[in-house]
Amino acid sequence: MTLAKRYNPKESEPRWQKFWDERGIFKYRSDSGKPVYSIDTPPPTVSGKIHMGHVFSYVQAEVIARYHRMKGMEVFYPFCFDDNGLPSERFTEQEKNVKAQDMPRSQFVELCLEVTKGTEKMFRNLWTRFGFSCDWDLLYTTIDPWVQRISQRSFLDLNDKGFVYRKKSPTLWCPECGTAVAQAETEDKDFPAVFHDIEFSLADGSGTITVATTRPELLPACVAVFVNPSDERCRSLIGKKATIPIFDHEVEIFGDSKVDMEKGSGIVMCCTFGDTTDIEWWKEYGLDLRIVLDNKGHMNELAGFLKGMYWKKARKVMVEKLIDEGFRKDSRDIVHAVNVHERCGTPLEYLINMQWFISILDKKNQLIECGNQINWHPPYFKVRFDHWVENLKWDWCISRQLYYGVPFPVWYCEQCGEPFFAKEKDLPVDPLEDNPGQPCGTCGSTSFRPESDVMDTWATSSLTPRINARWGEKDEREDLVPMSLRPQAHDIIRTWAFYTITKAHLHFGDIPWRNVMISGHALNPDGKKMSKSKGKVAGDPLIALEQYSADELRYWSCSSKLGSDVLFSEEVLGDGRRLVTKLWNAVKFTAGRLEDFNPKLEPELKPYDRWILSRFTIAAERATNGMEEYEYSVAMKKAEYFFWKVLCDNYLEIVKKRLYSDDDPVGKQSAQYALYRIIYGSLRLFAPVLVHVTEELYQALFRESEGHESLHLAPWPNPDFMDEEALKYGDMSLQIIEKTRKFKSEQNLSMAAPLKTIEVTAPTEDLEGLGSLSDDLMNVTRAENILWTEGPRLAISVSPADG
RNA sequence: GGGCGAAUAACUCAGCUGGCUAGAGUGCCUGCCUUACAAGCAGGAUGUCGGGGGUUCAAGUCCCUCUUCGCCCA
Repeated sequence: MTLAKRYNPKESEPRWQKFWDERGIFKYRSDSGKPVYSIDTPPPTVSGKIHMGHVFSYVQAEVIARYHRMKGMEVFYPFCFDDNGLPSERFTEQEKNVKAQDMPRSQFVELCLEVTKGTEKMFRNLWTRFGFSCDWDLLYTTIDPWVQRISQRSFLDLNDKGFVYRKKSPTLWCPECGTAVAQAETEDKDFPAVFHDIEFSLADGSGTITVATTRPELLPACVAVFVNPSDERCRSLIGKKATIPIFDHEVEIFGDSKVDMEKGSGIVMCCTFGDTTDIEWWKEYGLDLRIVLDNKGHMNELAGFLKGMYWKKARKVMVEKLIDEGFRKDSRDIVHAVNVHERCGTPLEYLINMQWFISILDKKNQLIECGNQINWHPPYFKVRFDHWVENLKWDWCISRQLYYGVPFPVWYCEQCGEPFFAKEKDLPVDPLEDNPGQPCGTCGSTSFRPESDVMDTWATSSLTPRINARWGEKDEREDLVPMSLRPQAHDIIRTWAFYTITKAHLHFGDIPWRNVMISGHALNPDGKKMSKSKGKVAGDPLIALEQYSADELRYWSCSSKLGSDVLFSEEVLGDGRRLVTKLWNAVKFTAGRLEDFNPKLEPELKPYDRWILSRFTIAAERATNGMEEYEYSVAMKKAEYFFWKVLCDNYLEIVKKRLYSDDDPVGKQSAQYALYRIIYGSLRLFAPVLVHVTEELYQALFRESEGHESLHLAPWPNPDFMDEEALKYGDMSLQIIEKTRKFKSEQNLSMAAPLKTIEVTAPTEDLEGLGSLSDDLMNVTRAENILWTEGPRLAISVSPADG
């Protein structure tokens, strides 16, 4: 068997991808009888572009999947798409240059489907080119009717359990997108702002107070004034009333410890609603409700002369008016953090609307306990989850005023207003298209108004373990849950991990997965996070695939510790290429030397062959430990060190002479045996990462004798060969080889240059062990003879050849 | 402001539960066309392990504190 001088990944990689696909190598077989290892791949949204950061994260999980497959588990590894919700809507609007509001919902949904299907095809093609071993027959998309059915089933189940409620309640609201959003969809962004000092008069005529605010346009929404009761300056104000300038309504002054005494005058106004504290006060003190903004961020009639203005303009007009009338005493420029919608960057408002909520605030302890039952890799990321849960301030608002999404299975009776929930057997329903088919259970009316909102996309995404398990469907696969693994990046702990844990707890009182592995981010060469929305993205996977092979990029993806970020840069990417080339060359050499070898025979083994087999056992153990801890980079490092330093740089050089010559058939056979075992073993250690080149080499060299259809179906190496003595003297003898190499290097000699004599001094008890290596040592050093003498410790001296 | 992580050779990083002169790859220097590999091989130089305290026979490794950077959250 001869291999090409050079490996050509461009030709080889697509060939094996096709082979795996056609043979169904990675198909999940529920009837195999093997223990199941199930992976809950978080389905990506199909909006916009994919970058090397995604590849980075997905490859890490992929490697873990392959490891478990080789360990003999039946791997359930789906790759799916989250194609409903806001991101897809925005993406479709961009791609088609349309606005959702300008057409009927059904027509827009059609467009969304068309756009997302095209993108999904592109994604699938990309993952294939990276050699992903997922089973595409397991694919679902979150807009699939049966997935919608599960989402609606979830809603009905939570309703039955009493965990959902519908309420006119303050909600985080994006005026740009015109929808409610959840806490997890927000982020803080610094904005320049102006702190205005505004004068309120006391209603009893005893004077004035100064209130500092960044939002003067909310003055008409002011329903109370607060001071800190421990603030000497303000304590006497508590219980009095203040008059709002311009609008002239009176509000009460309360004392509350939440007021920051250090900030401004220590007197703040409470509006409905300027921030979350306002909401807390509004609830706690039973304050009036004065909403002055509409759903698009415009002022309403309660705002008087500001009516109809967008809040930005209203603020400007209001400030001018306050200055004109002498109410604004002072102002300061500041920078402060504003809660914005992460999708569009628009500052969020707090508006009152009728929304569906899932109660979670009363279940914080249980949710943290669920987190405790899951193994987090690396463990320190669990803290992020804990803190997120501890700091939750809102129940989960699941209503979205959008078009493309999973509808609520709900109508409202026109007569009595009661909600009417769809029957389980009718799911999925679209209340805009379908009828309840029954009269109202409360009043008997047959006239219904459909719920036009759709569910938060996370309401669906949080069900992925149960979608995989086809919850409630005819072909339910309960053996998959809790799933073995959730792989994901650290930025979605507060969203995806959190919501999924929440749903599993609420529905089943269970955890969704036993293990979570958290990957880091790929960074641009300047050290900044790769992001499609912010800044530049260096890594376009398609361009990367032109420059590097999939195996090289996979190697890069596995080069850092789990959870830590890594630079996407030229210098790091070269490492994978070197290893692939090394692997190819070493196996090519081996292939040429194994032609007359019969793997079925087990010859008497020479000391160095026993040494390398023992060394391999240690390397395989270390690689296995790495994989078991989800530390693929450790596993790779151990395999690479063994292969390059121990095997190629030393062992191959030591046994070359034996392999080339037929003078010593037993010695040759012994080396062949060791080489065969070790090359086959090494290929398997590299297989999860360097998926293509290892398959190519396996098929060329081992397919016939080992019989596995693919290397990726071969067992993970678990060697037990161990010869402590061979290990000891083999390692010790490396010093002799090093010494001769150094001698030749210093003399500017070729490594092939002959030597006269090597004198080795060693303790008596080691002389025999070392001496048994004499023949091979003379081969590798090209020494004519080795003189063994007794001495206190190992010492080596080298004499040059004559002439 | 709180939390988490990082700070080790010119660069990118490894160093687990503390233990022999601190490692790898790249880059640099010197050689070598060695019957797998010059995309290679052999040899070499390079480090106050961020600063400061402390615990210990012994600290890159544990504790405290400070500084800088990244991420998450307020």
